[in-house]
Amino acid sequence: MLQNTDIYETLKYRLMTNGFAHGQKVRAEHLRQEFGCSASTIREVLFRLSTLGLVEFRDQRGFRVPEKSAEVVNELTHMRVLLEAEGTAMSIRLGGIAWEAQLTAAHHQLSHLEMRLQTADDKAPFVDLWFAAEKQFHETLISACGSDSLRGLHHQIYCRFRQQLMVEDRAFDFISNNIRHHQQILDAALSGDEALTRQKIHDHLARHLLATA
Amino acid sequence: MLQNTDIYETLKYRLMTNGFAHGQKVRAEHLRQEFGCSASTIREVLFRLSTLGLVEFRDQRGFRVPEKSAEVVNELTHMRVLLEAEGTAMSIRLGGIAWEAQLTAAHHQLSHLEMRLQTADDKAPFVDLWFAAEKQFHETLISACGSDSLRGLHHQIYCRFRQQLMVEDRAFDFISNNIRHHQQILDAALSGDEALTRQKIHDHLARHLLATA
DNA sequence: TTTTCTTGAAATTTCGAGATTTTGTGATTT
DNA sequence: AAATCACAAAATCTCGAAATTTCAAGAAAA
Repeated sequence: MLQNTDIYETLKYRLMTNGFAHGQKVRAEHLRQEFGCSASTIREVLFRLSTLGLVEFRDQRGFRVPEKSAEVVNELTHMRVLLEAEGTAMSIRLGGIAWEAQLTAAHHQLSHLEMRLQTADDKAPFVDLWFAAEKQFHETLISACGSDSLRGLHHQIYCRFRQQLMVEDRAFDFISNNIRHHQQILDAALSGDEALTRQKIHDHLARHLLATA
Repeated sequence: MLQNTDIYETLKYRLMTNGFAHGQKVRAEHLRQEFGCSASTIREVLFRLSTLGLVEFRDQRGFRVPEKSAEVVNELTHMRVLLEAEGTAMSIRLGGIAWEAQLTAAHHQLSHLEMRLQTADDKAPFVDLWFAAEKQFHETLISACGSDSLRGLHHQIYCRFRQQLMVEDRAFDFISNNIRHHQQILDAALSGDEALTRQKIHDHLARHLLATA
């Protein structure tokens, strides 16, 4: 039978990748059957996920997937830029060769996938792979920052960001810009230019920012 | 009987203000009696608090208050500076007169308290009041930033920061510097100088940062 | 002495039944 | 038509007992 932690990871992944529709109720009583456990166990897991922001909890009315919202995407993007720029700058200072190698590897994998995505007719088989590779690349950027707190905050924000955007990202019409952006971020990071790297991270995510007055 | 939400707030406050010792186990079975409810109810609350980082959860070995750690304080301080500086800069742009008034009020209250603290022999009666006023001032700084996400992250970090430092802060030997710092932050914010405000927020918290190589 | 094994006690986790609260439907009133 | 109310159905929440796992202390083996 699935362990508590497995249920947590499974539901987290499903929530991040829009396995549940926005606004949909998430009923412990239903999931109970799928996971072969009691509703209380699911309830515990959902409480944990609610503090991450992947489900919303309201007293006496259960759990629900957050609605899609341009305003929220704007906020989450802003936080991603803030945290990724800072974390990457720290990684540049602290990471050394090992980090550069990891980042290059992560970029290589992502880049390869995005090239194929660009020409593929049916993008569907690539969705999960791309999702994992893009996550890996952005996590690697900040992986050598030396701060669990920063990585933790970024992880939280990244999960919610994906949850908000996974639906529309499935079209992959941004893909050719993305290839260029990821390359520019990699180049800037390897060159050790903190300010440029920050700028490129911002540019990469800028399309999700609302134009401010 | 206490509602679920009240238990959450009560335990959160107690964890933030060192009502539990660092490293101490937090047993649902014990708290059950104090709150007059079942262990499961406490368990739910602790799961929620664990995602905030105020208690650590490990599979099959329950909940435990995080240990005190200079490294963690350093990280949390760094995140506070990052988030408060950004949030305050946004508040300066968006807040308007109403925000300036609230900030002035919050500072007035804090300042009054810190003056009295400075001369008081027995600081104990002031601890809770100071705690509330200091929290209020720093939350007001970012209150007009317009981003629930930023406020949420800051709240999380602030709670953990307090939990780490509440013990030693009870001595209040930093109080005269604090009075000056808070004044400088207020002045900078009211003058509308974003860069200066960021700098003053950094300076205020700098004593908690480890000297980096 | 140090390590491994055994075993009982204690802590944690799971579970489903019953209590409570919300939600949906349709009748009644304004 | 809109608002209020009553009531049944459904969903949520609470609870303590049972099952499982960890912990601690002493015995046995290396």
